[in-house]
This record gives sequence, C-alpha cells and structure tokens, in this order.
Amino acid sequence: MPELPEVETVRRGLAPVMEGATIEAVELNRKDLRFPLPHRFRARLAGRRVVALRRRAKYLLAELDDGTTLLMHLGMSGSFRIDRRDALAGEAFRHPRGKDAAHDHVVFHFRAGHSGGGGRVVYNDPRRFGFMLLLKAGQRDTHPFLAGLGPEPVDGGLDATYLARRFAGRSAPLKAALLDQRTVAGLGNIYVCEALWRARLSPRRVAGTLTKANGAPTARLAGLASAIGAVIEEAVEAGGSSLRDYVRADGELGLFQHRFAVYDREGKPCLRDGCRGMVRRIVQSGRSTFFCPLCQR
DNA sequence: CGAATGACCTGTGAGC
DNA sequence: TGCTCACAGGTCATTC
Repeated sequence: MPELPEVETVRRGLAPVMEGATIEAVELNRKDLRFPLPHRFRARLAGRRVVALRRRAKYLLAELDDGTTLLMHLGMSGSFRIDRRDALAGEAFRHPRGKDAAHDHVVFHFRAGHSGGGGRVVYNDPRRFGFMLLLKAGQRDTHPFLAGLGPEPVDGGLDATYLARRFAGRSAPLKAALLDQRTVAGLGNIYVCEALWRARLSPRRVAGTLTKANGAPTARLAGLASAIGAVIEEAVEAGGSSLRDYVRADGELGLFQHRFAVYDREGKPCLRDGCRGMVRRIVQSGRSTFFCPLCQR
C-alpha cells in the first residue's frame, strides 16, 4: 500500500497519540508478520515511553526512552488505526470498511496520562508483508535496512549531480533504477510513474543515458530531480493516495489519487497540454508501469 | 558487480 | 451464484 507520502501521513496521524505516551501493554494476535517478531517483543516494549515518532523512507521509527527504536514497515497492505478510549467505552468499535479484525496483528495499549488519551494503536495487515524490528541504540544508522537507503526526495539533498553519479554506467531502465530504495528513498510504483511523466522521461529509458561521459548530469536530470521532489511534496500535502484501503490512522482518505496523471489510467488520454497521446500500461520488473509513449522520451 | 526473477500472503474484481 | 485468473501501494533471496 504505502509509499513515502502514505507513510508520512500515517506518521502525522499517529504522532499526537504516541509521542510522549507510555506503552502499557502490547497484544500480539500473531507472532510472525513478514519475519518473526523480535524476541521478547512484548516485554521489551511494556513500560517504555515513546520519545519521538519519525520516518525514514517507508519506515516508521518509534524512538523509545531506553534508547531502542521500534522500526515498522507497512509492506503492501499494512495500516494503523487509532482506537480512542472513549470510543471503546461506548459502542463496540466499528472497523473501517474493508478492514477485518482477523488481521489486527499487533495492538499497542497506551497508558492514560495527563495529556488525556490512553487508547490503542492497532496494526492491521492482511497480506503480512509488513514487519517490526527492535533496534538497539547503536544500530539506528548501521542496520542493513536503513544503512543503504538513498536520500529523502524532499530536503534530502536529491539533485541532478547525485542522480548522475548514481545512474552512471547503469543499464537498468529508469523505472527499475528509481524503484530501488538505494537511489531515492521512499519512492514506489505510483510516484515513480508520476515523476517520470512530469519529467517527460520514458520509464524504459536506460538510466545510464542521462549521465554524460564525464559523469556530469544531462539537463534532463535536473528536471527529474525536481519532478520527484514536487510530486512527493504535493502527495504528502494531500494526505497520500487511497486506492483500495484507507491509509490514514484517523480513517480519512488521502486525496492524491485524484491527481494521478498516468497511474491506473491505461487507455485514457495523456493530460499534458497539447499531447494527443494515450496512457499505456506495460510490465517492468514484474510490476505495472503507466506512461505516455508520445511525450515521455 | 548489476539485472532479472521468484517468493512471500490475502483480498478483490473481471470474466465466464 | 460461484469458479478461476490476474493483479494489488514492497522488498528480500536467489540466479544468471
């Protein structure tokens, strides 16, 4: 489900509930998601206070008061839901449409404190491609999942020079090169398609052709770097994209799906002014790519 | 080394 | 109605 804008939207929804709050208990309805949950997971979390809830790429990082970090990834179908204590006291809680309580795998119970609250944060994930890990204090920058990530697309130092260095000599198509989290952190299938459309670049184009022989960026790379930043920034502002699932912890829908230029628009007209092209769907690296063959070169 | 492929899971919608 | 198939926002391990 979630790419960077969706994960950031989840973070913003959860932060007011989790930051500064103390975990009273953790309920595990399953002890394996994509990987087995960490050893002594419940005991290591009980009584811990969440100091900050951060995001890196598509990871959520809950920093705890003992120096450990709870790292969470939503995979394809993971989502968080906030159950407030007042809601629990009244009518039985109603699951948002399409969410089955059978897939509520992890439930964090928070202690009621001076800031009111209490209540629960529930992790639901039908496909169980998501996972949670506990990182010790020193592992935060060295853990393999985090160490190799590329720059954040917004305010992370992403620019044409970086992309030129990264693409030099690579024969993979742009689509694959950009899906690789070591290139730019947090991009996924939707936003790669959208950024390439904005930059008028074909997803099939060989990445290395955008770097000059001397390693300098071609002019088109500046356009790509800014297209990536812009699409991610706009999507975060819109609360992400909601396709088949709710994304936000408060149950509200993201809105960016209404602004897709190409994603899931196979056979529809290209939205670029003056372009008479038709959006095409092809498969690359086993995933759907949407693009306009007329104006994306 | 980089590139391509399969594997991991469940749910949903299209087509018959 | 009910079956089968393709496909879904990700990424890790394996193979070439």
